[in-house]
Amino acid sequence: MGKPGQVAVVGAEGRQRRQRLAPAERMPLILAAAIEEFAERGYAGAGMAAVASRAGVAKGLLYHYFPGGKADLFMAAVRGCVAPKLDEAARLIAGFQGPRREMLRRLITTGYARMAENPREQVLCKLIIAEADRFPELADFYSREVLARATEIVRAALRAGIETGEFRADAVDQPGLVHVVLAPAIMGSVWRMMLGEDRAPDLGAMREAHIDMVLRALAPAAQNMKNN
Amino acid sequence: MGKPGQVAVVGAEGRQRRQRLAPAERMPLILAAAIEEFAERGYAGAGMAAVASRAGVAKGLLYHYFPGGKADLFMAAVRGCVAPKLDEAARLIAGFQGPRREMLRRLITTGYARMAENPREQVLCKLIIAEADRFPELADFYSREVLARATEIVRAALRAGIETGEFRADAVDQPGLVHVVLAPAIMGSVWRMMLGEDRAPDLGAMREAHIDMVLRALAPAAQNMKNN
DNA sequence: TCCCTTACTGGCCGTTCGGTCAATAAGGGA
DNA sequence: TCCCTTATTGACCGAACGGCCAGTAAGGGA
Repeated sequence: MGKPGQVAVVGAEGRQRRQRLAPAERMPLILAAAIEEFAERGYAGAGMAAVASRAGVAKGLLYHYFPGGKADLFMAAVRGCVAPKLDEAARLIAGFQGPRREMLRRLITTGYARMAENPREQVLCKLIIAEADRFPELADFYSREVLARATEIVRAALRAGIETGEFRADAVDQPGLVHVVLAPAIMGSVWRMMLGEDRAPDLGAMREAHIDMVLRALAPAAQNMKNN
Repeated sequence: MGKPGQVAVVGAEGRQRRQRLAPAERMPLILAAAIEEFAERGYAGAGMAAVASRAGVAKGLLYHYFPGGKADLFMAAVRGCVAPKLDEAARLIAGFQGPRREMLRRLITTGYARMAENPREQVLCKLIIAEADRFPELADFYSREVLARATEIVRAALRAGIETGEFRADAVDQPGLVHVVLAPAIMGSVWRMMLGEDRAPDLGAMREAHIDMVLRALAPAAQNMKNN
């Protein structure tokens, strides 16, 4: 068969010979390239050849690192993107000193901040939404590692406020509350990804209204509002 | 060139000769087929041949009706799916008699109801999210015809309640409020599309918590809550 | 210094898919 | 009845893409 491989040295001078790296060094390069490519073109639109090219690597190598092919690579890229942000939020809750109202405010504020600051990675969140139903494994991952964790963090914040008496006690009886509290922040991020910074709803305004609404709704009922 | 076309009559008997329909009749058939295909496979995954097959039509005909090709067809399919629901909501607001609290409750309730009842069409909403940034025209459409309209409906509901004194007057000064009120319902739908009915957050519970939270947050401040 | 493991290469294959086009027939108007 | 407009067909094209694999070199251990 036609002798493959090895043109390698291009251009003016032996610019670089074949680069051999330890997997621990090569892997992040490939992952970063994959994040870029997937973020820009979506799952189906992304090309393995393009990922390889961004990583400065031959296409075949991708199948060396990700035997599962494209799907495998996609999952890995998504995984590494979401976890750190949830870790930060969990740390914030765990170590907080001070009024619980302030804690909740800070939690929501950093949530909005994280989504405003790194568009590239946030696009991956949008990608999860887009592709979840075609990747059972990805839906599992999201359900278990993202939504459940985020929910639990919010729930912990609410419970903490209830214990100090800052939030109304019967909030625990509303199983849907945590998701309702969570949703605007995520949706704000999604709108931003869809429409761009200019046409999307203003994240700052949403954040303020969001905090205000949540705190009002959680305030202990000094006078009973006719609840029905 | 090899004489194309015309095998047509298949199987046992002249099952059907070439069907010629008025565009006004053919168009909805194609649109319905496209909605199905796009909903099931996503934009990139959908095939023009598959759409044609679902519509009982040859692939070439699609390009007769949608000269812009796949993108054109996609936009048209999405268009016809979203408008009716917003119309219903607008009608609800316009014609409502009774307390504004009840009106808002009904608005939110029908919102959740619509999203629970027709999974197929709702998937298209998820598709808008997924594809908006690769279709400027689609993002325009969403921004103008969906988000803006929905926002306006919620805003009208809030204003109505403020006028009667049922809602606190200073809610109008919170530009982000409408989006925050809107977001949980949309997000609930998205979660449902992503994760399936079983793993997604319970829509009924979200609806109740959502209504309760919004009404609490909109209640006129009998006693001032320290707002900061 | 040698040698063996393995990171790495890139051409090739089969397939899929969007889009085109020349040919064809349906059916309404003259 | 004829004819002309146009709805309809399906074979065909070329490009893109995912995946494979036979072959190549880097570099650490013996």
